[in-house]
Amino acid sequence: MAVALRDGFTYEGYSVHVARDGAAGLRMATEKSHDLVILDVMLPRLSGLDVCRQLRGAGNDTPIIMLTARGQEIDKVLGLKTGADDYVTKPFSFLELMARVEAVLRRASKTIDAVESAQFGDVEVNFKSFEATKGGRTIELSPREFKMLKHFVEHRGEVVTRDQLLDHVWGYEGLPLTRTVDMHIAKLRQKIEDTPSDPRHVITVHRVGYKFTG
Amino acid sequence: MAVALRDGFTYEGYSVHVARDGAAGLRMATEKSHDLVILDVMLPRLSGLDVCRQLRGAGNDTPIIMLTARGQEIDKVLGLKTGADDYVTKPFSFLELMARVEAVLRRASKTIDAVESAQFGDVEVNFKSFEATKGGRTIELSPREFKMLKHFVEHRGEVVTRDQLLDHVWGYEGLPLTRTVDMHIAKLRQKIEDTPSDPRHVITVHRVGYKFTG
DNA sequence: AAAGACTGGTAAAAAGTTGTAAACGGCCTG
DNA sequence: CAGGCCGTTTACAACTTTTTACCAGTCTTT
Repeated sequence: MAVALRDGFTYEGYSVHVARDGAAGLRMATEKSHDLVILDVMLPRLSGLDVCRQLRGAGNDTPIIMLTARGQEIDKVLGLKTGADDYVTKPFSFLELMARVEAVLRRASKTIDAVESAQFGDVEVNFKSFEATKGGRTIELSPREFKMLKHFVEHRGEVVTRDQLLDHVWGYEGLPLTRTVDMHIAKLRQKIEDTPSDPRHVITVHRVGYKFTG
Repeated sequence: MAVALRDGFTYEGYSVHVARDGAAGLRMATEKSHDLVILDVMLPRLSGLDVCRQLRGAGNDTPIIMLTARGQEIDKVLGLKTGADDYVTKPFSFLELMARVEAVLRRASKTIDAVESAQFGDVEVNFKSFEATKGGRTIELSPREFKMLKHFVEHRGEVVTRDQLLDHVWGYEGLPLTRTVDMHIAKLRQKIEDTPSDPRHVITVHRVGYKFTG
């Protein structure tokens, strides 16, 4: 069971640590910081409820998802009362657990929404409503273009490498195998520059990357 | 630094109190009620993180913006965990800080009012009595549709992702694993749009989500 | 000045999203 | 227990965005 979950989440790109029993899990969760903890209510040595309670008691507010057997209503209530963020009843599909995990992470990382809007030249962008205008006229930007532009705005004046863009805008890690970034730069220029062939905002820095100047 | 900020915000019409060190700031924030607190992580006598932690620990939920030095990722994470609402990395322009302040204030003030009713186009909705009319004629909305519409109304103009809808409209009550959200959008459009196939209120933003415009 | 490396632009292929119809199951009501 | 309603899931065609491919032009370095 734990092994299957580990493999599943690893495949999904998560980094996973599995503990053999409740005590080991508690130690693990205490010693290192994790984004999320999944606890089975029935665990050898120390029940999931106890682990949860102790973590919370120690001021640890890592999101916790509890796994309970079907119908154990008591567990469910107890689990939530004990401080778990969500629970999943067995049997469950991996997808279901996955969905919960992502939901909990989402809620937990109610992070800051960064820049809300920006303007430069005669262009105005609102990253919340996904609207953009140039000289008062609406321009249509694709999601990727919005994200790229946002990254640029958040790094005005700095040179941004293609690697960085791939990291932050695409979420890829590793090398740019293709010319995708360049492509999107070109498209972005078509839309926000007065003279795309002689850009004033998105400047090419040969052999390095691109620089945004507002 | 603090002086420049005070002058800036005063000029912008805010009333500002500056504290000499962390301890004084904490006292000030505890004794009088403020709309917003700006904390430098590095403060004499009591770090910004501590001030933040103590304020939150005392049940004070005044919005807090943290100032951190560039690259102090740790601070950023800690700050958020400690309960700050946003953070700004130094060096920053006054305008940037200003923008954050307004964003945080906006967010903070928004959480208070729960919408009771709304109207847009020829549609009127009362979220308290769960009644809705379009062009004077009653239209039947399911509970889920009411909830979804309410969320939209509370976020007019913003793009709302499916994830956000799942969080706020579905919550704990079981997470759909498939295209349920889209389905409900379609149904909602059937009921509130003049031309469901060419919607004016619930706009899809490809690859991002939906946007409600009143 | 020439070779090699890098970039811009275009078109077409590939991948991913969305709208809609249809079907299923749960639940309540009559 | 049949009929309806609601929410969910599935399927598929239509559509949008993203990626790839390729050539020509530009910049660096030798």
